[in-house]
Amino acid sequence: MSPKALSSDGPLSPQVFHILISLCNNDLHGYAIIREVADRTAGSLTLSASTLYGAIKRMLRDGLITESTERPAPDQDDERRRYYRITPAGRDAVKGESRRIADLARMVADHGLLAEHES
Amino acid sequence: MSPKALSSDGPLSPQVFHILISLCNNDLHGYAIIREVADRTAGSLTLSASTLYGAIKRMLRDGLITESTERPAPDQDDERRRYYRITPAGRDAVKGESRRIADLARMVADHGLLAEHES
DNA sequence: CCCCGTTATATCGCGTGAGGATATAGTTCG
DNA sequence: CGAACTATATCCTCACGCGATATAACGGGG
Repeated sequence: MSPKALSSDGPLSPQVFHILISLCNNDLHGYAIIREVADRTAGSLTLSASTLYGAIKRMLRDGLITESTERPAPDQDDERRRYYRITPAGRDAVKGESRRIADLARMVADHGLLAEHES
Repeated sequence: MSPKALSSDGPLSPQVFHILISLCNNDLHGYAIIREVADRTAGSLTLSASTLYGAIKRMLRDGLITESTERPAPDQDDERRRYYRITPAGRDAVKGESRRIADLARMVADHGLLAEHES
């Protein structure tokens, strides 16, 4: 069988999952992540500062993200900002969680748990 | 004031979600819930005793389940067992979580987060 | 009949993590 | 100048998952 010890990591919290997704296409700094997530989820997930920076610390520790040294053009930079970049391990984690969600969604459909009689 | 914060309850933990699903069609006792969940998830979620009974206590407190007085036929009963039944609020919670998962699955699909290039 | 593994419920304590409150400081704009 | 916004960081508390442990009834084999 497959030696898939890799993606056997447990499920990601919604917070970590959304942070990783926000970094899939661009490096972002913390405050921008908060805005991006709130925007993409239409406000249903509003990360508080402590949640974000706590999560970032753990994600750095676990190798899901790294701090990026690349800075934007100096005329539109802000020295306070710290940019983060998703790692290959981070992308694997996103894939694993996406798979988990897809499987779960299939189970939900199979069991008819969604109200098919809308208001 | 808000008339009522209907299903604005936060997301369910996988543990609570799966326990509620196991009670959707039948009243079950704790030990049976553990086996049902492990079975349905093909072993990917194996509730420990402390997790189960801790969760049950909270779910009773929050009105997601009630203890059922109905017993099975006395010849196939076991006095030690305590049976639990899902409440309307519990079903609402399942629906809400199912919706959340379906939305998430759609977002996953839209963003192409599932590897379409296997191996 | 007794032993033992399984069934069944329950509690304790630890570690992790989410989030409110708070601190600090630079930036922008009236 | 000062208020609001941007930006990062830490403290503290609470909730929860889970290993460890306790207790006890059940059922079958020796």
